[in-house]
Amino acid sequence: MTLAYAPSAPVGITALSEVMERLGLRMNFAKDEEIFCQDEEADLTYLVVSGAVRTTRLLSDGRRQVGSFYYPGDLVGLETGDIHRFSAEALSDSLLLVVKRSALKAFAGDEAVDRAIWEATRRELERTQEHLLVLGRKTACEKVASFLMDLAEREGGEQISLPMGRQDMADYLGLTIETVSRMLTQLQGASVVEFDGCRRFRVKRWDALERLAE
Amino acid sequence: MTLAYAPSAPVGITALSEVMERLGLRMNFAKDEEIFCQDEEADLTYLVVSGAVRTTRLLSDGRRQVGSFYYPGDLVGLETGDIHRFSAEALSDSLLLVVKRSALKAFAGDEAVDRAIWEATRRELERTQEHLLVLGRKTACEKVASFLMDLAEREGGEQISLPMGRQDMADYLGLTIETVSRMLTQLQGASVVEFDGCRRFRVKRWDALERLAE
DNA sequence: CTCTGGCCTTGACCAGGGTCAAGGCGGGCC
DNA sequence: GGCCCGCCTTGACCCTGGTCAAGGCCAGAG
Repeated sequence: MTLAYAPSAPVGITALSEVMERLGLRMNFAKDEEIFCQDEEADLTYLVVSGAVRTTRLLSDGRRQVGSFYYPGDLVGLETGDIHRFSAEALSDSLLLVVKRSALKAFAGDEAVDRAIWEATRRELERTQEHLLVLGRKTACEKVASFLMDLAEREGGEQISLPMGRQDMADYLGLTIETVSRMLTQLQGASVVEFDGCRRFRVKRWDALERLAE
Repeated sequence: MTLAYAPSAPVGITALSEVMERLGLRMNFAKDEEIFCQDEEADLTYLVVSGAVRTTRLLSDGRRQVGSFYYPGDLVGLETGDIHRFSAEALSDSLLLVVKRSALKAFAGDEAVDRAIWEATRRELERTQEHLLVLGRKTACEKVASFLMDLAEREGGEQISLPMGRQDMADYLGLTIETVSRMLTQLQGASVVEFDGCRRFRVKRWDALERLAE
C-alpha cells in the first residue's frame, strides 16, 4: 500500500500516523528523558502513543521556556526544518513511535509526507501564535485560566489530569512556580475549578473560567 | 515562462517574488491603513516593495499584540491557512505587490507555490518561536535590547531607522510605551546606542548590546 | 509502618514594570 | 516663520508578580 496524493483532502497527519504505526520503531522514554536536543539534526519524526512530551528552550543563564506540550496522537519534530530549535523531553514515562523522515517519504510518497509536514507546521504556527498572545498580553491569572481551559477542552471529560508539574506550567506561561501555585489556589477559592490532588481537577464554573481566560 | 519544480533548491520565495513582480497588482497603502483583517479569508498574498507592515491581534478589551514586522522583500499573508489569524496594517505609506494565490498557482505551478508557502511558513514559525522566548523569559531591558539588535542585524548599516512608533514596539514586546521609552533612554545613557531623533539610531557598543540582549 | 525526599503551597517582603499625569519636542501645515 | 498636534519622555507612585524562606503533603523505599 502506498498513499496516493489527494490534492484537496487532508491526507496529512492521520494517514501518516497510520503509516507510522506500521513502519515505526516503538521506543520508551523515561520521565524527563531527552527525546531530541536543541541544535541537533532533525531527521526523525515521533508519534506520541502514550505519555506526553514537552519542548523546551534554555537561555544561557538557565531561564527556560517551554514551547509546547504534546499528547497521544500528536506528532513531534515534524514541523522543524533541518535543525531542531527546541529540545524535547518526556513529561512522564512515554511510548513513542519513531521513524526516519526519509523512510516515511519512501513509503508514503513525497507528496503525502510534504503535505503532512505542511499541515503539522501550520498547526504548530497557530498554536505558537496563540501562545504569543498569552505571553505578551495576559495577566498571571488569565494565563493560568487559559491554560486550564485549553487542557479541559482537549480532554473533554469531567476529571482532567495535568500531565506536567508546576515548574513546566510556569515555564510555559512565563511565570514562576509560586505564582502558578497561587493562581491555582485562587481559582479554586473562587470555585472556578476543584483540585483532587495536585494533578487532577475538574471545572466547576465554565463561564467563569472562560471569562477569566479573557 | 513557467517555473520548474526543483526538489532540492530553495525555489520558493525568491523565484516567487519575481513572478509576483510580473503578475502582481501594485497597491499603495497609507500609514495605518488595513491590508487584511483578522478572521478574513486569506486568498491574497502580498510582497512588500517599500514601506513596512505590522501584523496585530486584539484582545476583547483592547490590549494588542503585534505579531511581526515585515520589510521590503518580505512576503506577508502567505503563511496563513484559509483564514487570517492576525490583521495587517501599513506602518507607513507603503507599496505592495498583491496577487491571488490561485493566480500564482496557475502561473508558477502548484509545486513552486506550495514550496514557497512551506518555506514562508517555516520561517514564520522560527521567528514566532524566537519571539516566544523574548516574551516569556526576558526582562524589559533585554526585550528592548534584543529588538534593537534584530533591527540592526537586518539593516547592517551604520545608521538604523526604526520604521515603527513606540506603541508598536511596546505591543510587540509585551511592554508599555513608557517602559520602552525608559529602556531606550537607559541604553543611550549607557552609551550602548545613540539616537538621532526618535526614529534613527546607531549601535555604539555591539558587545554590550549583545550581552544585554542575552 | 515510618522515614525521607521531592513537589507543592503559603507567607512576608521586594522590585520591576505598569499607571497616571505633566511637560517637551519635532514635524507638518498655515 | 510660527503654531499645533501627536508622539515621546520623564517623574511619582502603586501593584502585580518575583524572591526568599519555611513548612506541608504524598509517594516510594526500606
